[in-house]
Amino acid sequence: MTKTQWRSHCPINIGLEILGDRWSLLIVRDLMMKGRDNFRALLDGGEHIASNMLSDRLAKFEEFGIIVRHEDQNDLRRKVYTLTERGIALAPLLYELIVWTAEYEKTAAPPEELKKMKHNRDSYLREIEASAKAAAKSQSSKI
Amino acid sequence: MTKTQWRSHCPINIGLEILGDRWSLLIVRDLMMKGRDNFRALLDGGEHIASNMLSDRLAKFEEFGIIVRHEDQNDLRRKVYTLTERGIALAPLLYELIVWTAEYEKTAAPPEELKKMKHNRDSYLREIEASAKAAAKSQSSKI
DNA sequence: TGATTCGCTTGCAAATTGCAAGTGAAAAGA
DNA sequence: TCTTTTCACTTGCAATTTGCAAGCGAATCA
Repeated sequence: MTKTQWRSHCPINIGLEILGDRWSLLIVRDLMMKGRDNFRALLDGGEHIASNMLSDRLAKFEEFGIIVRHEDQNDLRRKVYTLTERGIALAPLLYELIVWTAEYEKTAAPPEELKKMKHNRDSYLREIEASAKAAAKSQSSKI
Repeated sequence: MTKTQWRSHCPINIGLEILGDRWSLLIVRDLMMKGRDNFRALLDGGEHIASNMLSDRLAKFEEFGIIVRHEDQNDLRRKVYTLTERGIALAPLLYELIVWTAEYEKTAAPPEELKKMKHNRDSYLREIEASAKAAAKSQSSKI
């Protein structure tokens, strides 16, 4: 996978070449909003992603600078994944996907939550971005 | 394809089951922002989508109420596709995808345009939504 | 020291995609 | 009127991608 050979240079096309599949944004969701930060946790994330798919997407995300893989000094088997600034910047996209889907399909999102989200977009995004940033920082400070 | 058997009921997952592939949002882009409203125009849209893929996605979009297929009374061969309200409601999602991608990759989007988009999100979206609504209305009034 | 858990990888079948060609019906051109 | 072109697709098939199950070495736990 070479980062430089796009089908076309339209930003929507490039965005889709990076994220346009069934799994990528679900992984970002788990990293950003569910506190899942390692391979096992992401595997058990509820939508039954296969381990080779997860492995492949995490590698791509690293290539594209969307996540960073940290070594855990307490457990050398374990790797911890955190979102970079670029990964965190996907929050508005996820937000719009949630709102659009919940508007037109029955989903598991609690109506109360949705109402809050819709009426406080900015503060909702700020909160999510702050917590994601905190998670990233806590890892990188561990050397 | 049955609309009711989702892998999970998370809104992000459902959204991805509807839109999560390489082509769907490109078709929406062409319908919404490029004035392409028929099969041929969408085929020649620049990213070389195969006709069977286009056909398949248009059918799914109709199922999900994202587009409507109109008969052209002046040319009975021709069908005209327009976005429904649900389709038009994808504008914010496309907006965030454009902004995110252009922020982190070199794209063909003119920097001036991007600056405007970023600083006038609301008016940019209103404009796009208004023109998409006008296109839909002009078709449905033709009976 | 033996079992378990970690993050993967491998092999293979099944599903999806991409490509090229073809279809019938309608319209346009001679 | 007859031929050619254009329309929105469909079909058949090869290539790629995905999903599933099992397996791997290294690290940790009991």
